Amino acid sequence: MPAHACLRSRVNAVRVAGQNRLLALLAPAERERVMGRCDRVQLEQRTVVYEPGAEIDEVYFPLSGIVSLVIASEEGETVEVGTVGNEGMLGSPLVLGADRSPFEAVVQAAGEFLRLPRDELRRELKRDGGLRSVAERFAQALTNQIAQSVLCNRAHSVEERLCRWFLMAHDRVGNSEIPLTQEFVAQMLGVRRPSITVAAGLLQKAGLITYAPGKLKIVDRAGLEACACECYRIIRDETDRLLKA
Amino acid sequence: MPAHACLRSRVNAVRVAGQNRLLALLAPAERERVMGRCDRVQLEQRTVVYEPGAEIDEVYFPLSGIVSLVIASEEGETVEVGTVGNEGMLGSPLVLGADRSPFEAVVQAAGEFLRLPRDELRRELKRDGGLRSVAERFAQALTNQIAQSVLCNRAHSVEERLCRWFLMAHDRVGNSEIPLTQEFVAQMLGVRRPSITVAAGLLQKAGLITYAPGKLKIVDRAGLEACACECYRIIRDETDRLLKA
DNA sequence: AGCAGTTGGTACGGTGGCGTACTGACGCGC
DNA sequence: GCGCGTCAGTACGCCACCGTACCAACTGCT
Repeated sequence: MPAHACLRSRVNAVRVAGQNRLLALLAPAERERVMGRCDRVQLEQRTVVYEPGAEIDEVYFPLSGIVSLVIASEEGETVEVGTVGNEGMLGSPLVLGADRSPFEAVVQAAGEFLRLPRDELRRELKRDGGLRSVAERFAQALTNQIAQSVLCNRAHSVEERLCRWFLMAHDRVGNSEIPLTQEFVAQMLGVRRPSITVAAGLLQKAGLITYAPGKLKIVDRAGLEACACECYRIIRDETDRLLKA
Repeated sequence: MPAHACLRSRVNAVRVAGQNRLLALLAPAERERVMGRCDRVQLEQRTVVYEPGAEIDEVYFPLSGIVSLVIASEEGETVEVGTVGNEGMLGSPLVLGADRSPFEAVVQAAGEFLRLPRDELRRELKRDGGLRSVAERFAQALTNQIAQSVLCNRAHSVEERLCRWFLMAHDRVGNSEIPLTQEFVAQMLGVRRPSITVAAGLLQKAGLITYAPGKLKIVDRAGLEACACECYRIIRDETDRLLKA
């Protein structure tokens, strides 16, 4: 990870409390303890958080940033298999006893993350407390999300999938302006860039978005939801269900 | 589950020891204990083990059967997201603290399974011993398999995917004769049945398989591997890596 | 001002797989 | 041994998306 992408600062536990949904589920004492062992880092767009197959040395709890989990074929084609924002964590393979993951994790939207070293995580998991429980449930939610993507890639059009992707990004950044090039989106959806141009052009004509170079703006969220495939709703609801308790 | 699909008998621990790879990884005492709490059941092809979204009351350790995890779109299209044979278990969501799964689990090849009730599983997981460890690692392996399927569905031809699927089935049944209709395979790959006819016809002409109605026979395994996409190898190696320790 | 790099818009032929439909082979039960 | 159900082979038009290419607009640098 390039040095400029990572500005460390000690965590101010009070200020960020509740910004990450997994941590928000912990009992106050446990949350304080875990967050006290985290660094707060800013990661810029396109930063590669994990290289595919490389050992995972730390896990991240997104506060405002978004990360895409991407898998690549031997011919160089890429597809996003999952998206992680402040509703989850990065590095769940560690929770399940694996030491690495075959995916690349790349920052899709710049933002802040809490970073916890592997050994601190292990110590915390051993206590078999709230963190382990929520992390395991999130791992299941992520699996479900990935499985839904299998279906989505097979059954739905580029336009439907684009709407879903925009909605998921919008949910996680909060802001309706999202810095994104079409090339980047194309790699996430695993399609050619011109396919994005065409699909996004239709959405723009329909008044759902505007797309200035490198700058997507969500104009009509409800309209986007109507155009998106069911996968958006299913993934959102399933994640909520698993993480509500 | 229809009654005829489930013939119970008390487990003979000695006889089946080691037939399931997860159980084989347990220390002898733990393995005996777990297997002593299992029923041994025979499940026939097309038996639905779990309905999508229904509560999971028991988990299964395949001995000789294979189960496909299938997801369906609202329009009725189906795709297999993962395959579980004697290298794994069914019901991993329970291990991760979920009480249900959005997939349908359907028997792809008839065979024997060890069935463990939910409460027995929970008791065993609480001990935080070998079973929990291997079950978590298998859950991660399954996630990786599903993610690879995302890519595979996007990037590879029906013929390549068919080869991969045949190989995965062959690995798990052991036998080179596999009872399978093209219609069933088509639903697993999420394609039309005639697409399977054509692809399988090519494989047959190439001398890799023979396909009498309802009866697939693997003739040239090495040839199939050469025609399959890389996903076969990646999934196999990744699963082996996670489950070797 | 001029140039290079990045980003997006557009076009056009090619094609893999879809949707549909019809036919043929086999097996089993009455 | 006739009929029905299951299963597989084949055909044909269609279309979403691919592969490729080229151009236009904007940005920032020198």
